[in-house]
Amino acid sequence: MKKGDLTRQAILEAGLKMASSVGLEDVTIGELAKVTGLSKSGLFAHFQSKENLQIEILGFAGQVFADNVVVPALSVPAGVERIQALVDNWIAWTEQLTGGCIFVSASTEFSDRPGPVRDFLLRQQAEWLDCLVRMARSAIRAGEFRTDLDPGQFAFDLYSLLLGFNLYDKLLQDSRTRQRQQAALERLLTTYRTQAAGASEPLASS
Amino acid sequence: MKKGDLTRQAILEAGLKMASSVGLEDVTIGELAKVTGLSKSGLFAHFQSKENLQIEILGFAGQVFADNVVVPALSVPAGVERIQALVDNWIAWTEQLTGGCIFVSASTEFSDRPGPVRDFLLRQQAEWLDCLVRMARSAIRAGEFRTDLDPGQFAFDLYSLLLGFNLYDKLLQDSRTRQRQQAALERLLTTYRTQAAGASEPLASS
DNA sequence: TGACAAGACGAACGATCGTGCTATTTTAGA
DNA sequence: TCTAAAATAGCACGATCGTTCGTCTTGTCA
Repeated sequence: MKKGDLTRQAILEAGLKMASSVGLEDVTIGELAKVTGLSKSGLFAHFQSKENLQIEILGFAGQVFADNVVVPALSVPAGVERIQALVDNWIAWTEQLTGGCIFVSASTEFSDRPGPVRDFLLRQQAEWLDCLVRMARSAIRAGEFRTDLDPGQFAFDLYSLLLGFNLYDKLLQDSRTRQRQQAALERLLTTYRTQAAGASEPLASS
Repeated sequence: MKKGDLTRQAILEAGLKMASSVGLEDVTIGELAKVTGLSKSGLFAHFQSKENLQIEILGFAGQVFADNVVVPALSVPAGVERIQALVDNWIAWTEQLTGGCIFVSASTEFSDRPGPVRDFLLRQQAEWLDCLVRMARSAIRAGEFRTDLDPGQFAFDLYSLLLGFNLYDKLLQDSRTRQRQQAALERLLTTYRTQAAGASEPLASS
């Protein structure tokens, strides 16, 4: 790897961290230069605009996300087990980022900010949801999920759950968050599982 | 009402709108002055710092939220019906704000920004979650929810669902979002309802 | 109606924003 | 090792950031 690509990598790593903490829009070139030990103009030369920098941070995040969350889950047998692995990986991913999942924060940040950054993010989120849909489909094929469920609905339900975890964990710092999330996941899996007879059993109570 | 309070109200209204769109941190005093037709210094004099402005915007939002979301739901009989009303009101609340619910965006924005703004927001969110907990308790008392459920878990489940709606609706603009949210809510209510026998029926399919 | 308070304004501050240039240093291949 | 190219630094720009101050206009009430 050439020298330039190396510093570029370092910039994006620091940028991802910063974006998670203060938001993608408030990642400042000056601050990022300070952190990476570069000059403002030296850093700027790597990207040609702040917009490009933001997009590349998202792209870098997507790569890390794929490597650490999605791909490892795919080596687990399809079905409930794989879904549990995906959720566990997702949680580990958010907990390594001080400000929570960057895709979640960027999604709320850019929900009303038209432009190429939003467009890029939207494609990434569509891809992620499609990944969840495929998880549901493979669970059906594996005979663990009911054949009459809507995979798109499953994606909505599962992602909602993760969004809840993200907020509870990062803002409220409630110690029971992990249990709450797991209870919600089990309720989700129970209603979607074949032989839904056991649906009335595993309700958490305190 | 005195003149000052009137313009103050107008500022906060515009500030809420702007905060929903671009985020609470990126509400700029200059821009807000332009929108309200005031001078920068004239506007600034109403609050003594940007931090105060942010907190007052949150406070104003909380007041609107209480008036339009919580209070009307309380005039509906306790139980499932009231919860449905609360959800409907919440959705109407987010749809009148171009960038989605300000508490959701502020929560992600300030998850790693310590200070009085975050502290204030945290109290508001705790209050909101407590409201959800009380909803669950009153549904139990009304005999519509199982007595062995954890109200805190219910709050997590319900808020997660709303967070999912917020993201789908504002970012992805998926036309099926409303149906997805309603299906998820019905799944939630079904598993928490007394006589959970019907738990295997109302699964959405496409 | 006159006096006093409250509200709004204009100008300016130091700092930082993103973004151009040009020069200098560092790296990679012949 | 020499050289062309790539990487980084330095400096400056116009704009905008939050904030302060002194002045003027407007509203309120005796």
